[in-house]
Amino acid sequence: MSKTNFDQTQKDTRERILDAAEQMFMQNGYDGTSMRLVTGVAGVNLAAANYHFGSKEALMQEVLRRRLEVINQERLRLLDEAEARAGGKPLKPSVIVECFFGTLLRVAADQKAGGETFLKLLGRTITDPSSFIRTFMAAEYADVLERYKQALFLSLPNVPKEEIVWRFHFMLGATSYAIAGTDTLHLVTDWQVNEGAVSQSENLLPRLMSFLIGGLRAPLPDTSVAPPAK
Amino acid sequence: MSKTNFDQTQKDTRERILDAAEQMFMQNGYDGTSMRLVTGVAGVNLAAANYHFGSKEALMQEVLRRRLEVINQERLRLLDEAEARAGGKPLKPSVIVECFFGTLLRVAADQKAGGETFLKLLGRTITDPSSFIRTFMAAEYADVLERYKQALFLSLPNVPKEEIVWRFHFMLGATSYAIAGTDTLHLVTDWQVNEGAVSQSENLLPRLMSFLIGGLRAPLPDTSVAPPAK
DNA sequence: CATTAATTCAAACGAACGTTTGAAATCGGG
DNA sequence: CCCGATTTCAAACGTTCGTTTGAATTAATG
Repeated sequence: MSKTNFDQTQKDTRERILDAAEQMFMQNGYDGTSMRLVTGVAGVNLAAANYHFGSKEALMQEVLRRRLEVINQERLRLLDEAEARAGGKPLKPSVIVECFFGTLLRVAADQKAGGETFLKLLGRTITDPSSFIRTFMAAEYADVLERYKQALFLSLPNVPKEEIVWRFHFMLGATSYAIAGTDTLHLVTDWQVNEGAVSQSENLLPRLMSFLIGGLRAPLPDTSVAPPAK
Repeated sequence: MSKTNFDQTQKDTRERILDAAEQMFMQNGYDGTSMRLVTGVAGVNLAAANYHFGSKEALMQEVLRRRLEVINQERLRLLDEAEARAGGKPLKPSVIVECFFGTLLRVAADQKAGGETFLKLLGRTITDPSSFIRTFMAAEYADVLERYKQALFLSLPNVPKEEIVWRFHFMLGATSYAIAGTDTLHLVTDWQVNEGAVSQSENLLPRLMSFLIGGLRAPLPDTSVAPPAK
């Protein structure tokens, strides 16, 4: 059909499998996705997946790793930049939150063809019960989380560290759920189902950021006074 | 062995299956849990599950339904009470948030033997990709969500309704993730793994509530000015 | 106690799963 | 062009899955 043959449409097998796996894992979850489905969508032979990745678990890890690597390196770079710009003074909490969560939404949306897909996958993966996923995610996030935790400690010297960690936890939850975008409870009644995902993200970032910073800077609960045990 | 026979330890088959299913679905997810595992843990015959519930999907729905029924009825009751007490005046946002999310944590923690388990299951279920779960949850939550949405609209007359819905969404996410309690990223470094869950919840509620209300009442983002489409 | 209904049980069904195999096809450098 | 390495392929492996079956057992009823 095509007169010229320089349409570089054909990606190599490895990449086709990763893209298909990313999409299927997002749609059906890890356990709900079979290797046959992935290779079928990718248009490659079933055995190719095990040949290139070794196992289904290793495939899942590579799906997550190739994107998280980019995102977390950017997170560290932006935080370094911000700290250098501040010249020793502690950063504003909003800057830290923007570096961490803003990077996620921006980088993932930028990466062509699959950014939105990966965001949803990540949002659903972060509560996955599989132990190998939990272990992998913990290792993949360890460095960047430690860096941001310390930055928040310096940024909020009057807030107990324990409280900061809890609120980081809450921020992660709000973000994960928002980017998962399942809207299981049909709360957002006028959502576009299959399109408009990009414009969704465009509006999502400032909304989410306001919410997160509002929560992070909220008055401390009474419990901080009560003893934790006995 | 036992002289008297009035130890009512032996629950009926149906309930044993539900309890085991709740625990296994929480630990391994829906797809990661087999009927053989559930009936094995319950100590009943494999076929008993299909006899009493018909299918694995129906079993999952009943696991969710029996707890959500209690929680959502209590949510409606408390909101009615609060509105009656206010006598026509709009409720404070913090009261509404407390009725919705506080009820979840309190009722679930009260229900003997399984409250904590169900909380985790619910937190992980709310992002589950299975369509039958999504459909079921949406139906189960429809009434109570609509009631609370309207209450929030009245409570925050100066905040655009669209923004309120988004923030409700964020609050759901923060809560779901917190109660799922996976801590996949090992953020809370000093968490007790297998015990202390109750004391966790005790401290969780006031912390979470402060965060949610802080986020809900945060300054509006700039985006509220920009037009949503073209 | 007899009869009917409800429940439990061991066994089996076909389908789908992740992975492996060994031969065929394709590719890259000399 | 040839040959060793890489990649693709159809086929099959053994296992586990959700569900069904029909007989055996227990419970309920008159």
